[in-house]
Amino acid sequence: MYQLTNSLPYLLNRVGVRMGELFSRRIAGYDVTLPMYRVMAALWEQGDQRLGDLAGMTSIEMSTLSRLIGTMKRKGLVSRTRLKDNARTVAINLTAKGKSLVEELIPIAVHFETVAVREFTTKGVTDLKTTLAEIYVSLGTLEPEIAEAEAQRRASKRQA
Amino acid sequence: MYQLTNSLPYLLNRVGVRMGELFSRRIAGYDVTLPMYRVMAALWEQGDQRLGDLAGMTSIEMSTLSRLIGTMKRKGLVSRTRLKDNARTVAINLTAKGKSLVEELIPIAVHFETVAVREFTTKGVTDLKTTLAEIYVSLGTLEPEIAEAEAQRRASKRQA
DNA sequence: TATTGTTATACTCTATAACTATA
DNA sequence: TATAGTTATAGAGTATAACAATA
Repeated sequence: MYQLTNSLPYLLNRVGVRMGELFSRRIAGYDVTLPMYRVMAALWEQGDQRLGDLAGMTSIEMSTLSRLIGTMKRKGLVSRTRLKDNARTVAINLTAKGKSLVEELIPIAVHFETVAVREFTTKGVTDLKTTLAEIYVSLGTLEPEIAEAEAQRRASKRQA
Repeated sequence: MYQLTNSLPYLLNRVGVRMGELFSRRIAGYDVTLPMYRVMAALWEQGDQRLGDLAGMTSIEMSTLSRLIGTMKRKGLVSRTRLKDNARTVAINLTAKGKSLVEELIPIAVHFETVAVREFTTKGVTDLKTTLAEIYVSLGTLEPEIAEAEAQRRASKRQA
């Protein structure tokens, strides 16, 4: 008997949404959205990318990404340059500011992953669905530190 | 050394996005979006839900869901009734039309899951990240049938 | 007063297509 | 002609807050 809540797409989506939600809230104080983080982390791993490649790597649709890169350029996080030898493509890179920002954020991402994975690393992955359900639960332990980060953000906002 | 492309959130998101994209295209001919499918499948599993519960079950934010339910009610897929004994809550149910539609779609969802899982069921899940990468690849085998479904949809659209 | 749900606003995302520039 | 990217548009998503009705 089919059950949505025991199907793989459902469990994947649920963990993905929850994780994205929590991580977004955690980094909001840095004035960065999750898609922006993905772009910066992708460029940190592999710089000098064309728009199409970056879209594939980040799972962000190309026209969305084109505008996002525009926003990020205005924020001074990335550069976008037309190539001389092939002027219909474009090279996207992290700026120094973007690089130092993403290097602040990566430890947070690593911490998230550690917490998410903690519950099952010791006992091994025996069943994908069970594991996803466990990850979902263990993400809850991140709530307190996220709440604190949000409180700090609000405090600094009031000051501004 | 941190690599975005080897991080759990990245792999989860990539598989989730890809799967959602493919499934959306597959069911587009039924005039149903993925969030609508999620709502119907959730109600099929557990009927007579309140809005808040349904939001939790589907990972859809409540105000979004409130409007989505409005759309689905107009399409005749669900009913929404204020309770007499607690008139600030609402009970959402599948209509006969919604039920028969979701029962057409569930086999498609099951097929998706079968294909996604095929690669690793025989050898067992030993590593979550590897498994997610494998699922991503095996989803590609769904492309031909989806393309065919899309072609059919376009053909029937031209007729209309 | 707290809870449940609806509505409004601003902003972002997707899908799609039109368009520009280049190969 | 095909490709890479940008821009425009429509529809739908999120976050947030204001709001109404009810407990």
